[in-house]
Amino acid sequence: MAKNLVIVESPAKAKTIEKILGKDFLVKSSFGHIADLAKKDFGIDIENGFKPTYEISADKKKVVADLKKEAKIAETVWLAADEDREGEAIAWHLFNQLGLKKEKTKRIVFHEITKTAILKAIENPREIDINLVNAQQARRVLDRLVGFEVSPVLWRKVKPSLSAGRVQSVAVRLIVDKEDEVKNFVITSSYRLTAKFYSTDTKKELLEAELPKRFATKDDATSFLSDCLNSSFAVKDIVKKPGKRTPAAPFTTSTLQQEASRKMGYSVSKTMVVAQQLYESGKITYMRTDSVNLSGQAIGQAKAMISNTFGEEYSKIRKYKTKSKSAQEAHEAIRPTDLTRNKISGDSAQQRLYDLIWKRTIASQMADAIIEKTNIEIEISGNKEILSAKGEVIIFDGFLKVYMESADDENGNSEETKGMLPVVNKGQKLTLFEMTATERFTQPPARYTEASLVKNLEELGIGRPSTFAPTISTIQKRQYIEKGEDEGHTRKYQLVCLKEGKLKERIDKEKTGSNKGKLIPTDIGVLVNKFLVNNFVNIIDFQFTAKAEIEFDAIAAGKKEWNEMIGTFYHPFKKRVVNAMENAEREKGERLVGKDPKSGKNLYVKIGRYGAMAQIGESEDEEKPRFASLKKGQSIEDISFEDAIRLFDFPRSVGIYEDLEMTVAIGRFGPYVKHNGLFVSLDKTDDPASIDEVRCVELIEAKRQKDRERFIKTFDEDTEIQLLNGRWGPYISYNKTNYKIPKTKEATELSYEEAVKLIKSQKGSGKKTTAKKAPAKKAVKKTAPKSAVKKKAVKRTAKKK
DNA sequence: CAGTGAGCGAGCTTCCGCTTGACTT
Repeated sequence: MAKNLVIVESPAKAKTIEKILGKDFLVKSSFGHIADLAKKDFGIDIENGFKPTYEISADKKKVVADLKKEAKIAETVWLAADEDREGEAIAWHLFNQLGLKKEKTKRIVFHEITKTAILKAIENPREIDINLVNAQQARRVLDRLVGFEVSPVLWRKVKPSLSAGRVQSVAVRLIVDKEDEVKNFVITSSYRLTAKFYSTDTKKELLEAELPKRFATKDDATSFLSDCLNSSFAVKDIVKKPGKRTPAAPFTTSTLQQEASRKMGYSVSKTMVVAQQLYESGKITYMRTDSVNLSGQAIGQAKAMISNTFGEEYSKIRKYKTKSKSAQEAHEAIRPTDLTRNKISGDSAQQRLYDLIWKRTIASQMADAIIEKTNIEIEISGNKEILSAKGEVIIFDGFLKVYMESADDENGNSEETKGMLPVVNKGQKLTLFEMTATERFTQPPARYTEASLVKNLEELGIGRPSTFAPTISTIQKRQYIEKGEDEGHTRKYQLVCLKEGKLKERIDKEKTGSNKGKLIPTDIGVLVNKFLVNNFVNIIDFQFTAKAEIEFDAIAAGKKEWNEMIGTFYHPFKKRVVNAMENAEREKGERLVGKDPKSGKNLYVKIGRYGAMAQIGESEDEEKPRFASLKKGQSIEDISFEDAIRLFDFPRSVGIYEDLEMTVAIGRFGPYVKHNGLFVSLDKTDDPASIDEVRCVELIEAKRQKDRERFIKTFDEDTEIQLLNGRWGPYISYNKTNYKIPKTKEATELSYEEAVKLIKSQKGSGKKTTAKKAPAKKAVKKTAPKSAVKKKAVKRTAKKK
């Protein structure tokens, strides 16, 4: 029996550490936090110094019970949660919830999983740092208060089920602000002048130069070109300047997400899923980190590896410091666990991400690249303007041998790769090949991608490595933002070219305005943001978190009481909440777009209970207004009258199939065709306004086929038990609850007895179907047709069973 | 889930961070 119980946060970490510590130590994991604020009444006693009520999280009951059992029989319990605010709180909760004794409990910390680091930690135990725990309690309580006080205001004033929070609301604000900048940006154009010269008499090599200044109009550019018709050109000067490039720091969560997005196009969640796989198979260190630090062991291994492979002159030991003020640095940077492995087994995503991490880590310990920048100035006879040709030569490649960081392409211009220039001499005459003035447009600011949003949040100190990916999915799930799908359009631009003593004009085309994959606010996002800015500026302020962090630090240092800090924040904040609840205007975003030609009534667009909608007539009128949902991609801000009025064309009858009518309409989940009680979603490419009978039949048949495939078999003994094919493979459905089938079993060969056994063994543990219950139906509508009432009532009782 | 959207207003929604499985469009 092990004398020592060590508790860490991550199970993968537990496995590694157990190997290091040997048989006297049992190493277990808490799987992160085990306790959290109770859900009811905020879990905070506001009247009594904000005293929190904690409860063991539902999914951690088992973990805690198990740990409790092991702790009882151990001589010493070592609490080895991470060394940061959250880790200290985890240790504290473990101490409390496991009922540990002070005499037999020790708190230890290490920042890297190496034998020396862990043994050193064991030799230097300490007690739980209650000040640090209090800083965490302040953080937790603040977030609960903000989230649970402000969200209900939104339910009342904008739309039910919405949410606000210290992190998510700022993320949305960044995206809304950016969209405003894009919308307000005025695109102008100017003319950029480039010239190509023959550098030798053999006319083999071309020297490319550019005029530093731009021309405002085509006339200006043309007049410059015609001035050059009879000019001669000569090299005025050649200036060489030495330069260098330095490798980027090893990966943190946020920089890994950015690079994987830029180099491989991964979403932040994809990057995290793949990184987790690499971590669990022991190939990389922990992937949720804000540290750029490498262990001494890793640095030593990198040095040996680089010297052996590339030569000693390529190695340079570097220690990086974090630039982020909010960093807590409980772990190492993300790096391969074994730097000598430059290739791994695994699927292609794993291999590519590993390769990226390996290269970045190795490069971070390599020498600078030495470059030489050259600028050739070219004079024009009879003209005071000077052309300039810029080039770059790598004298020593250094870290560039393995890795080059990508840059965010802020303005959509691809970075020009400056290469080597042909050899020319000072005073040499040059022959003009061609000179071109090209119309260039100014670019609006780039919209955020997932990764560049993460970068921005991190710079503001908002959010943590473990929450960047979840935050992005939260604001998408709340439908505050969505990913753009617009491919853009082509735009014409003009060129004036001087060649062989003649001026010629032509027009070319380029693509612009794509927002594909970029983060765009929705109508609701814009509205909620407007409401929050109007009523809770202090919470939405970009500095709110940074200021709170300063106070958390003071609490951690024992210079401030956490409940005092919360009190100072809460009382004025609560006044704003009450004020907003009582006085704030309901935010509907209503806009009058025109008049319905048929009834002569007003046509509005606004946000309703279920999202963006159009409405004909007034709510106050005796006769009920007509309603229609907006389609995906349409916005109350800029939908045209024509598009809005067309929404009332639905439901539309498309024809008869099997003696029954088919109708096309737009519902909660987009356009669909309905036939004999069967609903089939239209394809993205189908236009609900023009879709025909043939296509609808095709869709219905495809849906029927899919439903048939879903069905594997039933048993004669009990037809209620069904074997079905789902998204995650075959499963058992019985009485509206689902049960899984072990992966080792072939579903088609499952017997009735086995199925019953599976159902019994999973009973109780099986959660009710997670499919979110339909939004609570309101009391039956009085005006609704009777048949509909009946249908709903029947459905409901059936569900209750 | 699917032609909702006001209303008398029950009873529901909601936060951030730390971790993995469980999830059944």
